[in-house]
Amino acid sequence: MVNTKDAPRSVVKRLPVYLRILDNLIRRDVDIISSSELSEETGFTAEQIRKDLAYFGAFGTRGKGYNTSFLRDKILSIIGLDKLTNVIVIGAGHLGIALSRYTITKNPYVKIVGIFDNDPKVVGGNILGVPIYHVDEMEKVTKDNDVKAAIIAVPAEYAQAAVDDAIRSGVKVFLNFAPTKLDVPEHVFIHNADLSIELQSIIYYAST
Amino acid sequence: MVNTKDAPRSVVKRLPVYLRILDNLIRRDVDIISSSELSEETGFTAEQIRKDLAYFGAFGTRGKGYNTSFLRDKILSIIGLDKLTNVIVIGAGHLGIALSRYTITKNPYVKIVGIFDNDPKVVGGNILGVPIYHVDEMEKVTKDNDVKAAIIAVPAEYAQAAVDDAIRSGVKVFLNFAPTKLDVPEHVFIHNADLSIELQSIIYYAST
DNA sequence: CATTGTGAACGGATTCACAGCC
DNA sequence: GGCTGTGAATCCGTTCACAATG
Repeated sequence: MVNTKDAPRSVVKRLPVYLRILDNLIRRDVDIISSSELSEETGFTAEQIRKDLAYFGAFGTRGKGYNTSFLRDKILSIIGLDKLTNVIVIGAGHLGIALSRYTITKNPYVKIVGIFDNDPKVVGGNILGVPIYHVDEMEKVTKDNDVKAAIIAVPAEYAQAAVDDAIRSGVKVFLNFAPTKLDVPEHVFIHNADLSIELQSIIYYAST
Repeated sequence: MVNTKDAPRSVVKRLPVYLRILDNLIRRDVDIISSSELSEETGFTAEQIRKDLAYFGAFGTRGKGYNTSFLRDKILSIIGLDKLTNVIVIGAGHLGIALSRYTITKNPYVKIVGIFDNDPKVVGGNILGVPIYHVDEMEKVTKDNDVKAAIIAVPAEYAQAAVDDAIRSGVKVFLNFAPTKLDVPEHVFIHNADLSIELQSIIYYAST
């Protein structure tokens, strides 16, 4: 059974880690991997890995381990990355552009179909071939490409408006880099990736 | 009592959120705030906020609430941001530069004292006045400035070497943007902020 | 017989409910 | 009276230990 949707957030956050390891193994022509070897590679315990996978089904072979390609495909399908996933980036400042470049060049499985800004100086340009549109065009681009996910990289004061626009255009999930709390309806999912907060929170562990 | 060091990670991650809200309130000349008002602003429950603060002491006044400036100062001191915190960025590619600019302009309480790379084309330059050094100079710069925290923004294949160098230079905590697992000694703290993984993990919530 | 899959035990974090105090 | 501070209860995720099985 795939896509149970009630898996704990903590489990879902580990799935892409497994995915990356499996991609590396497949590239190195490794066919079979055990949970204890995966534990080595990921730093998670072997039991945890087996439990994580068990939320979605029984993908291994007792006595042997997991077939790397088979498990990779299962995880892709669980996450929803088996079909092409179109994403937009809102904000074409330094951070938005760097995040776009990074995602375009480094992230398999997702495709950025547009970057949005309201500054006429950048609208009309492109980043590695991906057009920068005016925010007014968001609804059209988003609907034409069936976009369900957005990266928010605008200043805090514009972030709520950006999210509201995107939700109106059908976007369901957000990766938010703006340093502010965003109010969204129940059915919308937001993951905050606030760089200042993450940096400050590690400072706590720097003394002694 | 300040700086108990055994507070749960989950609590520590919320402290900078409180800090930001308090800074905003102080800027708007709000002197007193209750846990339920803080709950409004943060999205965390009032009980949780009170419990979080209680790990470190009793900072409020029963019947009234918390004095914003007093609480801000306490939290700064708990995190260790009361004294100036010097940070380095390793990697001067697009992402490293964007993260540097962002931190320099948007992050109060921390100061970037150097950006490191091994590409002679960028070494010698600067970002908003912060010099880009060759990685060979890391130990000197880090020790001269008592740097305890680093942001890793190099490609995956260089990340382990970068971290090893930094640890040798006395760095204790890392914010890692490289898409790879890093092995570090027990006493070193790493927080992974892998953009591909965070993006992929939210896609899970995009269907239906 | 090695390794998966899983119920049970455990532990840590959140929520509840109220006592304590300004 | 109202809000903080906190023990108790609960919830949830991780670890343990072992039964199931290719």
